[in-house]
Order: sequence, then structure tokens, then C-alpha cells
Amino acid sequence: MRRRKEPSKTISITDVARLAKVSISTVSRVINKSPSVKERNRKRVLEAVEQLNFQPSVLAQRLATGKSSVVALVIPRYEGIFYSFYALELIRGIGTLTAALKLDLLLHLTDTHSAFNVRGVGGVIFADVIANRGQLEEAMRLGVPSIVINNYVEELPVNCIAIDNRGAAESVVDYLSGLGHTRIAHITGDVITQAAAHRLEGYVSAMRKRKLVVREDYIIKTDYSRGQARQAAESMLSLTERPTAVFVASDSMALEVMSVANEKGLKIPQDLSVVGFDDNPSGLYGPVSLTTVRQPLVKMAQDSVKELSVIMNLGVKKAPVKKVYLPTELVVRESCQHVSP
Amino acid sequence: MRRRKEPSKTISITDVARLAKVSISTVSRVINKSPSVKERNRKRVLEAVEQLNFQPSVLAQRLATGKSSVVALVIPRYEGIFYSFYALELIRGIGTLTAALKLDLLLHLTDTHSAFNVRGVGGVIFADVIANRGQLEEAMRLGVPSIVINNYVEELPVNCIAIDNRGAAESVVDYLSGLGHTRIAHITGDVITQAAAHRLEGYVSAMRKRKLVVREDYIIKTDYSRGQARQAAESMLSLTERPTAVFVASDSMALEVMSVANEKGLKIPQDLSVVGFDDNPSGLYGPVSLTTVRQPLVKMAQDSVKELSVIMNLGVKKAPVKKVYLPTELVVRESCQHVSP
DNA sequence: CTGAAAGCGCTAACAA
DNA sequence: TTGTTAGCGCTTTCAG
Repeated sequence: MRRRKEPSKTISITDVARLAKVSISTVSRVINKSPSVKERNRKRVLEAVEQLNFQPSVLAQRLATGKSSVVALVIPRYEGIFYSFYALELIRGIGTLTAALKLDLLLHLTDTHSAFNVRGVGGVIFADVIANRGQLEEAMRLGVPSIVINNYVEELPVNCIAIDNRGAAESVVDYLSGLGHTRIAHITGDVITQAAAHRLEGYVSAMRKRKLVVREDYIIKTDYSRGQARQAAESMLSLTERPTAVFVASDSMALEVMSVANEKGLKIPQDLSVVGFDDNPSGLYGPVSLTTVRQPLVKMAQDSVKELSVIMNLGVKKAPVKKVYLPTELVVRESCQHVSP
Repeated sequence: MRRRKEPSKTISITDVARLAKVSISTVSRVINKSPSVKERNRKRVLEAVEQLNFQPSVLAQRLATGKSSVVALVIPRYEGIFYSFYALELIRGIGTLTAALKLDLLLHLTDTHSAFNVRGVGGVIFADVIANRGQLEEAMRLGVPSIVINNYVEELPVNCIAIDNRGAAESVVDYLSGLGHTRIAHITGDVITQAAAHRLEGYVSAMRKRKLVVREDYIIKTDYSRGQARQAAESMLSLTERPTAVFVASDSMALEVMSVANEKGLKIPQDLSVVGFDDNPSGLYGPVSLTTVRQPLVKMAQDSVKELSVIMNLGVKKAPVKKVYLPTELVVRESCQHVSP
């Protein structure tokens, strides 16, 4: 491509300059609202821009400045991600805020190995860094503003916003224990994720604090899927010494547990108390509304965009590294009651 | 910026070339898998790439080639868009397919006036072109591959995929009429959208075909919000000659109508048959499950990505312009019954 | 206040 | 096969 064969349809800064009879530098200045342009020239440029319907190429701008106004959300790809309450909440939060800040949002789902090219975006929000930690490190190495959400990364000097999952789990156990329960079980999420791991930790430590027995058969690990939740519930509710309460790591799994209980003739909450996690609206609709933990997913997402835009403006070096845990809230509804004597 | 002050952290094709002791062209060739590179050189380049952990700048590539692998979804911005079943379905469909095709997805919510810079993206999917028709025309003028969904645009030579809303509405009226209803009302969506307008048209024409009276007070226009649905239902159900059936332009509005009916002591479906539109899962959960129209939103979204990628590969000129209507399906559940005598 | 020109990192036509 | 070089469209320094 020595030179475009067919005359370019796209009009560039040069065309504007020619029409306005100024140099491209002046056009550039006008575009970038530099004050040092004589009013007369500014006007002419503006007219030319108008007349030619000129829009600067973001690409060229980015290439020249190294800045970009697109924020990438990098999130591990998993089956049905676009149907998961969690991912949707993140997208909602990030989407609304990027839109408000006039930033564009680039959605990138990572497979285990797909190398996302961080060059070219203004900043990156990594959700749930797991297998793709390499990408995070690369972004940091390249100096691309980054922030991680839903994962408190201690080892790296990177901003992060996570949910206080340990505290949340503890408050659930406390609540259940306060209702007189001692046989409290826990169905975990995928403990490869920090969230699930922390919920488990919180559960265990709260049980210990309350001097309650932590039984192996009262802890079943899953991958967050409803299928595994069902299996877990089936085996757990078949135990000779059934738990009287169960803390489930997500609402959608909790719903599954409730329906298994139902199939086994157990009444909720009379025979089994159930607590979920997420405050997913679908927990509202069943015959028994679900007691759950509300986590500020949307807020976390929004905060991340705010933080990121600060970094994008201040520069990676100047912006202080902040790491925070966001508190959760227990939402008591109908799926728990005092343990029957 | 005559030249970077601090030595650039980012390594470029030049660094690779230097290390591999070849020209940048050769490096470029290797990157682009050109066959005409001697094996020995290819290997050296690859090693250098590996060693330097080099990743080409997408930006520069795009600038040089004019091609890009990001697809933008341009969708009108409205309150709560990230909570709307419709928008979410589109995002699901487009998101899964772009991911599968290794394309990145850029989400752009348009306000009335925000000028989206189409330059720099590989293709654009316009959803519901309304106020932003200018953007569509601009994209076409610039030769950026575009496709519009959920709107059958006749006047422009652009690909589009829409839902057969007219047919859908007709089948609803036919169904209701088949159940013996003659007093069939319609609560529309925002008729500024083609979907809502077509549903209204379909309703009217089916009523006429069946020789049923089309009454003005049986047609109430809304903006798709639940609030307006409530108002509509309230006034409509207060009519002396109440309709015995109502076709509502969205499930979420239909739900609202059902609850208004309920408040007024009307039983569904005994006293009032209700049909929604969307097949939104939340229509399943109430005391009476909602009869509705399923529209292939996800398919439409996915198809659009496929089509778009064809255009992106073939070029705007070579690719044929296709315009299609996708069929819908009536999903009969519990909210309708034979009209009571 | 303005313009010339160097560069951003890469591709591709052309010549060797 | 390979290297040279002219762009892609814009920003920014530097010298007026």
C-alpha cells in the first residue's frame, strides 16, 4: 500500500487544514481546545470541520498520545456467563459508569490462553483474576492502568476492590447460630475463586468462634453450578444426622437446594433453614423467599471505573494504590427459623 | 513529543527486528504469517518475540491496515437499560458470538447527541436505530461494515435483521379470538420503536381481518415502562365495557397489568386473559404463568455478528445486502382462557 | 500564535 | 526472500 489506490473516502486532518487554509497543527490545536489559537483561525477550522463533517480518528490519536478512552473489562469466560447474575451485575455497574464518564467499554472474555492485547486500551478492569493473572502482570508491566475487582490481591501493587466475603460468611453463621442452630452446613462455590474460598474460611472461623463442630461432611465443594448444588444437597440431606441449616454460596444454588429439600419432603424453614448469597431477585419468587447476603456488586463495579479513571488521568505512577473490602448485608427473609427442639 | 523522554517501556517491532537481526518487514511478515520467510529467520524472529515478550500494537496495525477486530454494539441509552431483558438478551447473543469469533465487543450507549466515532472499529451493530440514524448513515458513508438489528430499514441499503412483530401480534389476536374473545385490547410499547409500532399494526390488522371492532379506548400507548403499564391497566380496567383480553407489548408490563387486575379483584385468566411479549423468565414465577410471544432475540443478535463478520471479511462492496424478518412463537401458558359467556 | 517536521508502531508496494 | 521506505492520521516540540 504505497498509497491508497482509490481516493480515500475518509477525510483527515489534512483536508480540514487545506480547506481552512491553516496547518494541520492548528487544526489539531482547535480539536484539542488549545487556547493558543487566534479566534479567526479557530472559527475557520471549526467551519471546515463542520463542512467536511470531520471526525478525528481515535486510532491515530491514541497512537500519537498513547492515551485511550476505552476501558476493557476482562473477565474469565465460562459457560453461561451472560446468564449469570454476577457477571451481569458487573456489566451493569461498569456499563453505566463508563457511559456516564464518556468512556467506551470493551468486553473481553478470557479463555485460559487467549492473549488479550492490553495495548491500545486506556485501562483494564480485571474481574476475578484467576488463570489470567499473567495478563494482569503484563498490563502492569506495560504501565496500562489496571484495577482488579472481586479479588483482593495482596502480592501485587495494584488497586483492588473486593467484597468482604469472610465477614459475610461469618455473619451468616452468627445469624444461624443465634437462631439456635448448631448443625450448620456449607455448600461452597468454586474455591478456585477467592470469593468462594473466603466464604469457606469465614464459615469455618465463625463456627470455631462459636465452638461449633466443623464437620467434613457438612462442607461440600461445588463449581457454583446448579447441577452440583443439587448433588450436594442430595447427599447432605441424606445424612443420618442432617444439618438443620445450610449456608449456600449462591442464591441460584440455594434455590436448587430448596427444591431438593422439597422433593425429600422437608419443609423450609421448619425442617431446614437455608441462606443464600447474592441477593439475586430470583430468590424472591419461590414459595418461600430466600434469606441471603447482599453484596454490593454494582457498587464495586462502579467504584472500579471511578478509580480507574483517576489512574488514567493521574498516571499509573502518581495514583496511590488502594485496596479495599466492601461490606455486605444480611437480608433476612423467610427461609430460616429457630431450630426446632 | 519530539521523542520519548524516558526510554519507552513498550517494546516495538523495531526492538524485535534488532534482536533478531532482520528488518522490521521480516518481523511483520512473521507476525502476519506470510509464507515467504526463510525458516531460519522465522525462527529467530519468533525467538526474539518470545524473549522480549513482544505483542504488536493493535492500534498501529489498525491504523496501517484500516482493519479492526472489534465490533461495536451501538444501542440507544435509556434508564435501566442494563436491567432490561431486551438489552441483556442482545448482549448475550452478541457477546457469546464475538467471543467465539475472537472479536472484541465494544459497547456504546448513544445519547441523543453523543457522536460515536465509528472510525477505528471493524464493524458496527446498530440496535433499534431511532434518533441515531445519523450515525448509521455516517458509518455507511465511511464504508464501515454495519448491520442493524430489531429494525427493518427499507430505505437504506444496509443489512438488517428484525423480528416479525406484525406477524406476532396477529397470531396473538388470532389466538385470543380463537378463544372466543372479541373485546381485545392492546397496551403498546413505545411506538417510536419499530417493534412497538409493528405490534400495533399487527394487532389492528388482525382485528380487522377477524371483523372485530378496533376501539380507541382499547389501545393505550406507553413507553414500555411498568409505571405507564400500570396507569394504562388502571384506566382500561375501569372501562364500563371492560376488555376480556389484553395483549401487552412486553412481559414486564404484562406482569404489571396482572397485578393491577388482581388489585381490582379480577381473576386471571377467568376475568381477564393476558398475553405478554418477550418470553421473559420472570413471567414464569407469578401465581399465574404468563402466555407470551417468544422472539428470537439471542438468535437475532448472533446472526448479526455472523453477518457482520462476513461483511468485514468480504468488504462492504462485495457482500450482498440481506434483510430478514425472524419468526416468533406463541408460548401458551396459564394467563388466558375461553371467554366466559 | 503558527507551521514544519518528527514520531507513535505497523503494513505493504517496490526494488533488489 | 528480504530490506527500504512511504504512508496510516494525529500530537507535540521547536523554532519562528
